[in-house]
Amino acid sequence: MRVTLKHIADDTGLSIATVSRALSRQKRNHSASEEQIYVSARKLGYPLLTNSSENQQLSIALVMKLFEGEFYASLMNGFYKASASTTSEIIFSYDAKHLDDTVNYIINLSKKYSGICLFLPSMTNNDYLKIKEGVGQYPIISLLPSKNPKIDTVCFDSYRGGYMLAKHFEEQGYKKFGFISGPSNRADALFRKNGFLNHINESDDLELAWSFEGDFSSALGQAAFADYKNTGLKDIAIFGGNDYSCFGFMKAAMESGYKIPDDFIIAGYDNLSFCETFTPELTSIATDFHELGKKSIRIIENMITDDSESFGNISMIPVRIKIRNSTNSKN
Amino acid sequence: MRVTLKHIADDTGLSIATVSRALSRQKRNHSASEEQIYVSARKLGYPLLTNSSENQQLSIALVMKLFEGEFYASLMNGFYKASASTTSEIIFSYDAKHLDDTVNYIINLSKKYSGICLFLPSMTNNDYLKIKEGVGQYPIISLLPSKNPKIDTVCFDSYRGGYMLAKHFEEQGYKKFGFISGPSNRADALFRKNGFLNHINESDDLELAWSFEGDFSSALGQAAFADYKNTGLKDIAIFGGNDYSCFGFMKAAMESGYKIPDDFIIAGYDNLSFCETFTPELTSIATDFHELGKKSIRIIENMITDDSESFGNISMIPVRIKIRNSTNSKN
DNA sequence: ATTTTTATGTAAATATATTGCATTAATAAC
DNA sequence: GTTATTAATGCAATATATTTACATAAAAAT
Repeated sequence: MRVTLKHIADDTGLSIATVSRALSRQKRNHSASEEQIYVSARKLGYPLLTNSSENQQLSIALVMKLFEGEFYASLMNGFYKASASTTSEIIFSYDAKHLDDTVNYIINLSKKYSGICLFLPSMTNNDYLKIKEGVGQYPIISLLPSKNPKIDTVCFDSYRGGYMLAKHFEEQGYKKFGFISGPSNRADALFRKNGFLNHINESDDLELAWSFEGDFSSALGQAAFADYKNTGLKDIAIFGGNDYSCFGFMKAAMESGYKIPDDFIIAGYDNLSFCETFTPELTSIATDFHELGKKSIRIIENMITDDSESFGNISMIPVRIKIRNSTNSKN
Repeated sequence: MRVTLKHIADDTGLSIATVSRALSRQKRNHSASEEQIYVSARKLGYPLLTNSSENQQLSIALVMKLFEGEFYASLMNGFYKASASTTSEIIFSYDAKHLDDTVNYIINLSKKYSGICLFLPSMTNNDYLKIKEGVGQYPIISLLPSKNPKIDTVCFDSYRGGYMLAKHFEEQGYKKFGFISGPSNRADALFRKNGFLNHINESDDLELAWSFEGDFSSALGQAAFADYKNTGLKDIAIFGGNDYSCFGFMKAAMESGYKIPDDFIIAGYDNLSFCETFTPELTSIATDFHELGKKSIRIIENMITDDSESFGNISMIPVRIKIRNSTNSKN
């Protein structure tokens, strides 16, 4: 079962002694046989890196499905930058072929890496429980909020982000609010919404005048505008759920002759670089991915050293509001 | 030197036999000792995944420095999608701590992975030669064009992209051209420029009327506009080098009351999603990262099976022009 | 209180890796 | 063209690593 020098010897037609010598040679000489031996060793998965001196470094895997969009680059970049200031190495890994059996895939990854950070919106609580059971006492965290997290979680304080926006809208003198929701299966979208709506409900003179079911895409942002236009509402403060929705909404609005922030004010979430490129510049909630990366790595490293059981702890990274022209009407 | 069960036994205070049994047990039982043994095994780098059955899959590393921006997400997403249709697994890896000794870092990675794709603009030809020497006959390619590549290269046909834009500008009836250059150390930026300029030089009635030294950032795009405005030129077709430069340029232009595409036409490169969100929508050169990923993986896989020496081959992925309103003035 | 199960260590058995020696092929020296 | 030198390889002996049979003790079940 285990891969041995004999496998490589059989594969290459050389003797075990020759294989042994080739692989243990201090500096490689790139002879034909040696190349062949290395090719075979890699193919069969012979452990080439088992010298204790070379392997001291901890390796932490960031496991995520990859989509297009600046958001994913920012997330990975945050971890990348954070890895520079620790001894751990970050590896970004997700095999597109194990979509159907993510739980076992992750359990297997735990054999390769010292710790795992998960960014997988589609995972259920049940999945997390199975993973916990499979990996045992192993450093693993989720980067997404959950209503009742089964594993340790490090995430942004989405609730507070929504809340901050509602408060900002109120301070700008608005009483009527609008909202475009995100995908219903994402807990972070839900928390943003809750934060926003809770502040509105706290006060009697604030009101949710309009809402639309979006999916965080620019296209449904445009669709949201069509819906909004039909209502004839003006003097309203809109939280677009994320930046993309806002861009779509604003584009459609301006094409219909609306003036922003005169006819309505609007704010997004994520603070993409495009918020500053768009006209008007978009107010948004900024998330510090470098901070998320640093915190996550620190927690994983602590889990490795402490090896104490922990389960369901949540660390919230604060967000900040970045106010720009799109919400700057009355002053 | 090599990590053995004895190291783990010493580390955990258990006997070698106990360690052996714990690690070879078919299904884990998560007892305290077993957890401790696994923690120690991972810490010391004991090879846990050497069962020939589990390791059949090839693993290909995509090595790149990570920056923020949609471009990087698109590149990784292309490889991610491509990995779904092969048996190989893609791992995204770059340790921010080895910035000073990238060559040896990459040579070391060759022990872990079956093949490597490099996206490292800062590498010199000399670096590539050292890597070649260090890894021997090993499947490794670069994803960036080079004037005289020392290793096999899979990249977009940047030259043709620049050329296509110049031709499109000419077809729109323009005679005067403008150009914002990218970072001088990036060969792909150079090729875009060459393609653009060569078409201008081929014809006597076309002329490069203005150019500006940028760095692919939105900020220098804005600076480029200030420079352009001073010249007083109108009726000009501008290639912004990439999309970000164009966004900065267009924003500054519109704030100065310029109308696009009436006062000038402009096109970018990369076809970021914001090209469609911006008003006017930006004409751009679209690069198919999925295609790049598929081609790269296929070439790496062939290199593994063939194990024939190859060196300096170039595969070009065609690009296509995506025409939008920013270059749509006269018709 | 007794039996059964489970975890563990010791030591023997087995499996794997390394190395001394002999042989052969390739290269260099004459 | 012949001989000396060097490098690569296989065989077999040795060293090292892993597994397992057996014994013991602790924990759990009866």
